[in-house]
Amino acid sequence: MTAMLRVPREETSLRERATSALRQAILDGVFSPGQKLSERELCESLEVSRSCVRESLQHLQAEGLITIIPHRGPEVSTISPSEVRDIYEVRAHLESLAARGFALKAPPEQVRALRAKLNELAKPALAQDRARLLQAKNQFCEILVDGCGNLVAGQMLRQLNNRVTVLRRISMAQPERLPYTLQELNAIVSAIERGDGEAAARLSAAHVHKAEENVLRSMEQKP
Amino acid sequence: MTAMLRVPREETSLRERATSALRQAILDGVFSPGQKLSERELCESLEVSRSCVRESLQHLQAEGLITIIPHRGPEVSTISPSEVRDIYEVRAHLESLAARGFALKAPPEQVRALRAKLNELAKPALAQDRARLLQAKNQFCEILVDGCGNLVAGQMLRQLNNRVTVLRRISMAQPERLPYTLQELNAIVSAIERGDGEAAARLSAAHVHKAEENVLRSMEQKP
DNA sequence: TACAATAAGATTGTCAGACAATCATATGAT
DNA sequence: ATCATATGATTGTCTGACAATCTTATTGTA
Repeated sequence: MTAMLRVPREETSLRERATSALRQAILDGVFSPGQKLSERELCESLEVSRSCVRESLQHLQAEGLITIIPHRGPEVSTISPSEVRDIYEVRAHLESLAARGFALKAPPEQVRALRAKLNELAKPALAQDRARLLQAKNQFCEILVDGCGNLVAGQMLRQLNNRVTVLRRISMAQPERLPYTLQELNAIVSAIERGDGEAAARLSAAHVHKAEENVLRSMEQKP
Repeated sequence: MTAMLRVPREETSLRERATSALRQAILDGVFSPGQKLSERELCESLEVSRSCVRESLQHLQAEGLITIIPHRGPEVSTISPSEVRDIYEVRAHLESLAARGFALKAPPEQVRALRAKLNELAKPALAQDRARLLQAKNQFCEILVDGCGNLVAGQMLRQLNNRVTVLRRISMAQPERLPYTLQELNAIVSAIERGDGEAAARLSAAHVHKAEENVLRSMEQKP
């Protein structure tokens, strides 16, 4: 009976840590889209054996972050404009599902956390530091997804977000867009605060579509 | 220049075939939810080495079909009622996205194929054979997902569908529901045929929610 | 008998090394 | 310069190994 009290085992296998490290490296832009990842090099930088690396690669391929070409090896997945459209269409629907769920079900303390993170995003200091801005924006999404009450949607959103993060590093360079983004996010949080699920959903979808246009436009410039 | 004519290489690696075989075995109910999968046994039945099996397992875990417990090995994922609700909520949204896309973008021949598959489903002979009925229903979904014009949504729907297929084998045993199902599907196809995307979307969401209630109800009976 | 502690056995996690099949690159011939 | 070939590197797969951990059987005790 005491088993129910047992702390969930924090131990992570070496492979799990290798997978996380590699995933993070890709998200951090250590490798750029299309870049080839040789097994030998990965073994050396991660300091694990080839079996470990290959198992990790399988996992990341299933997540869509890398593509393994037979007899050529793994590379960071590239995303075509049409794929971007597909991803953002799905994101729009899931993100509005999440926003609705958050508005209706998240406890007040999480709503406050969301507002706090938005205030942090609005700090002028962040407007310059692109990396930290991106990080803060991801944390905002993280809070929203955590509190939306749907773990499956959360995991999918995280995965989709990861897939486009690779792109955003290249393309996102429109600082003049930031004020509008903040205004959109503010509208969403306000809707959430007054418990208006439908408005939150609608505004989220609109926000995602704006982001999509943004990414597509800068993809045309830098192909 | 002739490279553009080259047939996409059909060759599949041994690992890929092993992954597919194992996935199919799980979907076919060869292993039941919660059942432990020992590496040694998998090596023997798949007739591949341990490295191969372990790589396959990583892939299937990322798909959510199996769960690997540290130092205890992989087992077929079980699904809690709350997870079922999450999955079906996401499915409702994605399926309606797919139906809308199909109604607006699918070529006439695919619309005809969808109608044909529905007619096949309605054949009285199928009402008895549960396995073939399930297969035909999956093929119906497959056509819809293929023609919806959104590959990302398609892949996610396939994955979600796989995750609940495991359950359906256990729970789906309400033949009296079939006529209603057929009626719902017919309404969806009709909406698609007249190009009414919004109706198709709405009807799809409703249909998925019906299916959810169905699954949840039979989960209560057989826990 | 029931139960706790221990020991034996089996399984997983990780590594190293091997080798054939395939790809990439450099070399040479026309 | 272009094509063909040969060389080298990389991937795909297998085997065997061993420590860490889990499971099961055994034993001892209340």
